[in-house]
Amino acid sequence: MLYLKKYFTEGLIQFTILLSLIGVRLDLDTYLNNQLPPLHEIILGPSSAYTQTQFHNLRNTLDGYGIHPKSVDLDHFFATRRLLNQVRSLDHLRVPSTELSAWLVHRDPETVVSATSQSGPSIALDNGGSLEDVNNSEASAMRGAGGASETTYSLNGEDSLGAVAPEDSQEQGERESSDDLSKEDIEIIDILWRQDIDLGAGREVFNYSSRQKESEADKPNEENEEAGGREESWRNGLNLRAVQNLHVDGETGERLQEGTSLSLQECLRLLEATFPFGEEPEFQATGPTSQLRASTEETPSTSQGIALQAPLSQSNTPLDLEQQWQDIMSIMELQDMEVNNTAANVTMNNDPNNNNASTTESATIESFELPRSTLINQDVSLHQASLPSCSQDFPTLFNPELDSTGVQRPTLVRLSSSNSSNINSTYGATNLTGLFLPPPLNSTTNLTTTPVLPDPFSSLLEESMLDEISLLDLAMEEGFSQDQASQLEDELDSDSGLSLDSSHSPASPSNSETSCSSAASSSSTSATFSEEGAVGYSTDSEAASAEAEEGAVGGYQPEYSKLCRMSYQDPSQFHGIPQLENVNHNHTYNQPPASSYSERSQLSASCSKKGRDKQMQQTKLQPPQDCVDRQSSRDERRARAMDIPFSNEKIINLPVEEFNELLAKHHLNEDQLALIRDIRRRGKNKMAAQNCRKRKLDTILKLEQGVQDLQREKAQLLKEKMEYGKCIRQTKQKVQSLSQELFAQLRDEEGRPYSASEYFLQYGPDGVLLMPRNMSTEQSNKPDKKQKDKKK
DNA sequence: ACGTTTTGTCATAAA
DNA sequence: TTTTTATGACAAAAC
Repeated sequence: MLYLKKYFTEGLIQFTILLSLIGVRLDLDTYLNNQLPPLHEIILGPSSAYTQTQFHNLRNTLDGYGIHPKSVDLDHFFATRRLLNQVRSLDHLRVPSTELSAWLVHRDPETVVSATSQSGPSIALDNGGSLEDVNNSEASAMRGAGGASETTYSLNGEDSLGAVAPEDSQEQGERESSDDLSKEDIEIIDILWRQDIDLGAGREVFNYSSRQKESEADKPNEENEEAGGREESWRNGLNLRAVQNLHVDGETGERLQEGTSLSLQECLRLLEATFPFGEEPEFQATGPTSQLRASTEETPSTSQGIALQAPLSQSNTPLDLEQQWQDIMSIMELQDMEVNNTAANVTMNNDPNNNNASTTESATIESFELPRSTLINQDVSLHQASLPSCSQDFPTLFNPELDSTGVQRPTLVRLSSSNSSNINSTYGATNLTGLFLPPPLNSTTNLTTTPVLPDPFSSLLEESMLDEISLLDLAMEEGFSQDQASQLEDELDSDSGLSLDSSHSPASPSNSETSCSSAASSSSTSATFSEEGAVGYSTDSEAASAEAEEGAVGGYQPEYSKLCRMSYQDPSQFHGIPQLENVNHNHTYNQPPASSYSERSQLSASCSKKGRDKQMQQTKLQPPQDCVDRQSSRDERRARAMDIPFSNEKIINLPVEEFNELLAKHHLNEDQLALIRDIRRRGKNKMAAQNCRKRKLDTILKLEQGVQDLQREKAQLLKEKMEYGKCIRQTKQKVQSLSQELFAQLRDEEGRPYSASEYFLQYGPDGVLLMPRNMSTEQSNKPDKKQKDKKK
């Protein structure tokens, strides 16, 4: 228990931090923004290697330490900012959805357990990423069974909150019970906690049976949300309560709103009671005390979820698709979990009265059956497999302008958005709902399996996103029109190919080959270099001849050793040139001059194998430098052979003015000058090639990232589309119900009901019109019948 | 020994 | 015009 308490405390602290950050949302936002570049570098690796080869630009701008305008860093930076903003703007544009997920994500380590038990098989059919998730969730399930929900991902603190909250908050709960709970409730809480504590790991089972019994016993007595609240689990509270309330008591849908918002407030109140930090008025729970009691007395009765989900777990294949989709979505939501989500939570939390009011307003109009089931469905499923489909077979009873009614829609939107956003956590509620709901409704209730494990996010996401077929199917399932589907298909097909650039360059290798052969055929080194000119391919024979020649060059030794030191062992010589210091910091490129001693010793060891006989000739003259010389580049050897009096680094890296000065200082012959120019050209080109390759690689990486982002965005948009579709269907359903109700209540002058075969209701900007059916084609020229205000 | 990746080089275009 | 940079293509080197 101490273990659990520790986790709970940590979770509470993190939770508190999260809550406090809600108040300063912008700060967190900027924090995230500031965090971004390093994160980006962590992901893609440092790209500073690009800057170091921009010698000329760096030098010309006299600012060797800033980011060069051409640098890929800048591209990265802006691209990342842009992508992030895109993602964020998606969130902003969204219907206030997925708000609850943040909270629920934090508190469902044992929901993962339940999810595992029911969804493992179906997930295992998915791609590898999902498989990984299954494993992970199973692991966490085993851990969760032990009571210590030590999850490996970063949110584990908050996660354990849900698992352990009731135990640890006992004292707090008692403290706060003084103002909100009756003694009876406190006793119940104590009993439950003691049972939980005593039973330890197995308490879920106990919880399930006992509380199920208890709640059933309570139902006839209380018959309100308290009964529902009793049996719901700590983390499943939001939806569960709403669903049960709606089911158990026969009241209107406002229960749902109440339950949903209050259950959030339960968390907040519990937090306040635990950590009595400054009273934040917007977190004050204003609901009935029973809600609070429900939150405090309900321990994580995960086995409820398991047991209840068991009958539902024979998921058929369409459900697998849904599960897959929801896995993806939940993962994405976790990934994109952002501040505005939580802020939206607060917003929702802030105005439960508004919600209640609006819901009540809409609910008072009618008191018939349909809205309840509608609300249940809203709460149950993310998408509409369970909804009695009303969109397609909607009668011509209504005008398409649903918005003109203007009465139901806002409420419905809010309802559906707030509920359907619980993708991550609906499974508990869903399955419990499945227990209570009649089979036709819950049989297709989605069994959300959300092993919320951020670690394999990218891979899973990628693979899942790449598993476009499921998306397509889902899209079709969700009522995509044919052209939309085909468009989607086109999009998917167009994902292939990263053709970076068109090919050009007629590539004539004959030139170099001929020169190569000529170099090989030539016997004298000086003749070789002069004949080669700028092309100068050096073959082994050439190198050998050059080295053989080196021994013969008189007065060469001192300068050669000096050159060697300058070239290889004294890079500090170039400290005056800032970009050359950068060269030494580069780990991948530009290392030939400053390779480490170990490498060089390896190389010398290897080189001793190769041309031993040639070495034997020269080791008598230069024992130590020979291998060093052998592993030097061809240009260096050539320079040495041509008796170039300065280093290749200077030749290559000096700016053109200094380079010309250097050339002017020494009196060099034509061959030497040509060689020096070639060395400079080749050296620069070498670095340019390295730079180019790195840039190319980075472009590919960036494109990959862009593809991932776009896939994420696409999935998000699809999800939004589904939510909107759901909302529209629900709205239609509700309007239909209202219309039926209204129509049934209409009476003509003699008090007789209107015949549905003769009249129909038409919605216009002025209200609802009762139109005779034979006039339907005349487009309601005359509202010859009475015009009824809908709110009558 | 052979296949793959990395690196150096050249040709060429563009800045 | 000259120099530098970028990049495709090729081959050698390295792995």
